[in-house]
Amino acid sequence: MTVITRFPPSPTGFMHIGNARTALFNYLYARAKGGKFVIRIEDTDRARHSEEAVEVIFNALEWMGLDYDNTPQSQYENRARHAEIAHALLAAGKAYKCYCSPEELEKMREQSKSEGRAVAYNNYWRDRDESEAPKGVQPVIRIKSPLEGESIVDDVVQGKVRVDNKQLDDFIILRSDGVPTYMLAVVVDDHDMDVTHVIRGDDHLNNTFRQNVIYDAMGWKKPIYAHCPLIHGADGSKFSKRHGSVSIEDYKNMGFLPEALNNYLLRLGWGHKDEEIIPMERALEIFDIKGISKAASKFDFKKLESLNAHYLNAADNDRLVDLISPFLKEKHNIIISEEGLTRLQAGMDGIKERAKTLIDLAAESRIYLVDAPFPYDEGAQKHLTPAAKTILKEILTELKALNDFNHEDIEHKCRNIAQIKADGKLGNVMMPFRAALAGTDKSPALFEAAEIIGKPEVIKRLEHAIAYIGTSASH
RNA sequence: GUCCCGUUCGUCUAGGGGUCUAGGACACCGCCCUUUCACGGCGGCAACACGGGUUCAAAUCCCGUACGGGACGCCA
Repeated sequence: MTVITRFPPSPTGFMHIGNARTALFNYLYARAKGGKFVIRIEDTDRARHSEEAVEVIFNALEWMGLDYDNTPQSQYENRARHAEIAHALLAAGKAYKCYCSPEELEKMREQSKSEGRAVAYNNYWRDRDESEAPKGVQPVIRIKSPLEGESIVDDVVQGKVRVDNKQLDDFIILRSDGVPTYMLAVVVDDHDMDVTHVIRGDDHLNNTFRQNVIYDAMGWKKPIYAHCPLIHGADGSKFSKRHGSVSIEDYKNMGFLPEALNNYLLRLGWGHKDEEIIPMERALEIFDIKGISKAASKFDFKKLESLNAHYLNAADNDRLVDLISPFLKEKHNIIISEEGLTRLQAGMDGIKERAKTLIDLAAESRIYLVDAPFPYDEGAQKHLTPAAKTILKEILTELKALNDFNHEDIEHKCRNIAQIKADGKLGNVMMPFRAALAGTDKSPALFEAAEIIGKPEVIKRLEHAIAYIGTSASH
């Protein structure tokens, strides 16, 4: 049997992190088993549908690197097929027309709730003759659910889950305007697409019992179900917008790498022994539904960050240059020049191991991209004191004298200055030097950085820092 | 309210009757390294929700309680 999994997002305008994880699990399972991974857009709700919202989904999938096998289907396009099944069920006496108005249904809901009953609809039209139908009312079609006994869903993650059939109502499969409901559409589409495994959030577990009513009525083979626990926010409830960033786009914009997010999502609610760093290639080898845990998990930003730091460090330098360009432009108004690019490539190893996100990386890379004069931030200003001015002048003189501008000689000079002019404390030399070169008090290893920046520009930056202290010393 | 599901360090998890004085990772706290921050190295803190069973033996199996979550739409 060829495994076929599917990802059926509804176009909400963003890719929720929980949906992304579901997509990941489906993708991995299909690929790990040599099967197929297919996409279906659940767009039967026309009021909410928009092309842009669909785009967002595909962009997210592409960014995550989840490729799929079929031409993505539109559920809405299949509505004629869904309606056909609804009418077949009607003709077979397994479904019936219901003429109740929304107001009547609302009343029933209130009443059943007050009586402590599970099911809202009271099966009013289940055995009623159509001759009693009110004039001018377009009916919905409801399916007949079993009245007695119990139903069982044998779930790969949840185990055997049973429910009393009294909990199941005669739910609507075709709306009064002839548009199929989600419940009908998923079943028909999953069947038509030969889906073998349904891996989804456990907020669908209860729906499964209803969907199975349709499978049974049609005599269709049911797929294997795997209901994964949801991702929660820090407060323990379903991860939603009020918890902060929930969409894939948000994480991309915060400077996370797709491989880091994938690894994090994979480990959230799934585990394999002690393994933490699990790139996709590895995931393909070891992923199995059996590793999915039954309990919901909370999203931990710090852990994501640490994973991101790992993948950032492992990433190719040219790729990183490309990835930080948009951040440099947006946040620092920097366009990488040819000279800057050369320096950045030389210095990338030194900064990527320090960064947690692409935003960090972009900020750190500025030391290689800016030309003096540039402003000094608060941290830099603390070190650009009158006392530091003497030191900087000394550095300037010594470095100017260097013919071969390499980091060993630069270090040698700085250590000398520390001995003679700064009570032997290298920090007293380095911090002003750092402020002068970086414009801030944080930077990669300075001797190497200075070598990469090159003598002319280092001299220029030192001169500007000295001039800056001259003008700001009075206040 | 009704039904369903869950509960191992702060967080993600390993564990599937004895090898558990419960392992790893992130976070946190020390120390070392050191030119800031970070990285790295070493060490530390810290959990089987509770109560009953079953068993020679339970984190692991069963029941109950508590707490948490989810579902109850002509949304998906």
